[in-house]
Amino acid sequence: MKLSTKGRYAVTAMMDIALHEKVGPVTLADISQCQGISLSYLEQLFSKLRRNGLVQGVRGPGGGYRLAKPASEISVADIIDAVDEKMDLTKCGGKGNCDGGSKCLTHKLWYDLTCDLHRFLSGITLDQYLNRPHINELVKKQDEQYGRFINRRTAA
Amino acid sequence: MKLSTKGRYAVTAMMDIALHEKVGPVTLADISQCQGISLSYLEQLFSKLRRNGLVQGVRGPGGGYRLAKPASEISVADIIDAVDEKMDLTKCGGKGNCDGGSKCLTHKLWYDLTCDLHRFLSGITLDQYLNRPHINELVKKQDEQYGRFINRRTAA
DNA sequence: TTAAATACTTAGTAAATCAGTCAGGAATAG
DNA sequence: CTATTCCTGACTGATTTACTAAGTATTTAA
Ligand code: FES
Ligand code: FES
Repeated sequence: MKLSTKGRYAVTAMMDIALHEKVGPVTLADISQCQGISLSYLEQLFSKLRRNGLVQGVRGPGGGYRLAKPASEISVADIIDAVDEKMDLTKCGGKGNCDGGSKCLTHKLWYDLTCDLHRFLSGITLDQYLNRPHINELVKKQDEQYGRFINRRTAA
Repeated sequence: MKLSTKGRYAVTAMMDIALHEKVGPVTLADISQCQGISLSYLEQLFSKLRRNGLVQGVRGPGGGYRLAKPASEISVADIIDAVDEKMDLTKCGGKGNCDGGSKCLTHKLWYDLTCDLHRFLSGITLDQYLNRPHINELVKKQDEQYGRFINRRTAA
């Protein structure tokens, strides 16, 4: 578990997709422009997100990315784990066997805390943020500002 | 809010101090040896922890660091905030005024999530980890292994 | 009073990571 | 066919990490 601006970019982008799920696939170019993230950087991130089974790419005109699972089944922890390398646990290298087979003190202290945190972030799924009162108003505003989905019907 | 190995080091070191609170000040040399963190790196981290009022340094022989507040009043969020620079929120630079005075969509999505996370980590205080069943056994084991506090009485 | 132990400070550094560019290839709709 | 999109890989400057080195300041104990 690790949390950096990289994770922030990924979570933001995933939320953008989730918010437009009903309109159809969302292009990285749109996300790049609206959320202010470099296109090439997004491509790197989505390469990881796709390999981890969180999104599904659709090529060709009218394509883009869509969620590979319902928003209710994608947690923030999933996204961060997919994008950020897990930080290593020094001494034992994640094996947890410094102390003759069992976890040593250092390991256990951090391990316990990380588990708590991971459990917390696993409980936060994308859909929890989609239907908040103020959000949908902002989405509409932003879409208009950037002229997104102007000739797009509600997708199949 | 940001979470990296740097934060891990700080939290681990703080827990080491908290675990020996009754024995007296803990030296960075001891922490360095037992938790496997470079001494000079610890000095940098504790410089920040001290400036943020989380620990109190005691100079001279028999000195070390002790908590500046009760363990129940020091949260993991406090430690991480003290040590890790807060990550910036790109476009607006934390001001939250992209959108004509109010927070834009990008900002709001991340802001809401960060608040949830921060609230969670603020609720986790050091003392919650001190009295877990397995921990005290491990502390004793480690102290013996490194010969810590062999001629030290319970401090005033 | 001296010596040792500790906190504290600053400067420097190799390696890693971040965030991005660039250049192209592959699939698909019209 | 052509434009649009995903997709991949190589490369890069800037920053951060984690650490080393070298000192100074303060306190205790002999
Ligand atoms: S650091 Fe993992 S068991 Fe010791
Ligand atoms: S990024 Fe902060 S308000 Fe837009």
